[in-house]
Amino acid sequence: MHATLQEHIIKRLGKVPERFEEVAKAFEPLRPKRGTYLLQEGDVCKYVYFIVEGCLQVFVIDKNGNESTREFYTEEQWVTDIFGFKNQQASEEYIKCVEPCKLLRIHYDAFQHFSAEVPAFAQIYQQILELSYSSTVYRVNTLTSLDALDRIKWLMENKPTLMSRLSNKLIASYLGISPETMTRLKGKL
Amino acid sequence: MHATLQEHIIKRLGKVPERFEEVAKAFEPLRPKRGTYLLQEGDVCKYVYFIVEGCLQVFVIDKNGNESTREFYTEEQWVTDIFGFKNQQASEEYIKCVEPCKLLRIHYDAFQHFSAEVPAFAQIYQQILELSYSSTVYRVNTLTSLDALDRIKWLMENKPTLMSRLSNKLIASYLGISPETMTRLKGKL
DNA sequence: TCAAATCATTGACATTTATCAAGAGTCGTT
DNA sequence: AACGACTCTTGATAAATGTCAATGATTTGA
Repeated sequence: MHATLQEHIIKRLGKVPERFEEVAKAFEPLRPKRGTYLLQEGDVCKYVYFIVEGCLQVFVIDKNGNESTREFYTEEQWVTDIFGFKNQQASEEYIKCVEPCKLLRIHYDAFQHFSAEVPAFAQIYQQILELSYSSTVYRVNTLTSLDALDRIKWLMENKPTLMSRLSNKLIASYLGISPETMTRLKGKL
Repeated sequence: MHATLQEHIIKRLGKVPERFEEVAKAFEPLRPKRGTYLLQEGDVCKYVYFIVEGCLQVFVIDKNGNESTREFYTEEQWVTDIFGFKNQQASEEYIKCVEPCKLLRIHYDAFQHFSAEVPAFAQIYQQILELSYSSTVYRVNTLTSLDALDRIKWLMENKPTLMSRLSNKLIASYLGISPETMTRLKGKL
């Protein structure tokens, strides 16, 4: 699994990073099965996860008990609850495997250590931050400026693999609509 | 105006930063009046803005011509279209002064230069990134998991100054509801 | 300070979306 | 391969929110 990580890093950095072996050792492999929670509301998020294979759902639960998905993450993406992780505070989010996964995780302590000590690591972290922030900004804009049907179209055009990979119900929770509305609107396409 | 910037940086960094004078020179003061656009859809965003005084609205315009506000920024906050700025690509957002403002702006070239050359600058940038990302994540979760009334309550509890400082119409565009609904729901509190 | 423009509020009505329920279908696990 | 659990779809209905229009209030910039 570490080979995938190395390839990913080379892609990002354009070179084999300094001290890669050392950093790689801090990444612990993990093969959670479908349905496993990596984080629950109230937990302190102690890890950043790198997805070698599989799909993670990050969501909150509203007052009616419904899941609202903030984001789905798949192969070669980085996942954490950034606020809870950075401040080592109780999280408001859940992170759950919606497929059997192959993951690598790095602990908060190691993360802090390498951020400070290995410039290439800090550099990649910053790239990930910028990308994650950009895509979350984009997400806010689609949520507020598009109606339900246009959000579905948007997802089909921009993340077609998610659309086919995940259940109707999960997609609906990502788009902020009920599964029934999702079914009905898909009929209008 | 540079004094405000220095104070802000000292607060963030916990010390007077190295090479502050040099960096400060790259920040150009600006006093746009209410209604001024700092960025329009299709423009390439060439600056990061620091707000000394005033309030900026970042928004998109939907297919019906309505504004959807992604965020409001006020004193001592940093504003840009992160994606367009980082990639120097056409933006999809507008940035507009909703009050007369006192701003400092730094150009893309200087920003890149100091990011690479002045560690303290890079460090502050990363802090801003983390904070901005965290708050945008939070925003996604409130938008998808709360209904209109709870979003109003949330804003009143968490950003009361925005609530009193901005018009009903602007607040409504931030909460993703129509001004009429906003008026009606406020009556239910 | 005043005139023009914008904004807030309210009512009537339309539209969108949610909810609940039930049956058929699908999927995962053993 | 079969069981059980979950999911999808559809219909009927309810609830939430949007739209349009009119009036009065407020704000702003000259």
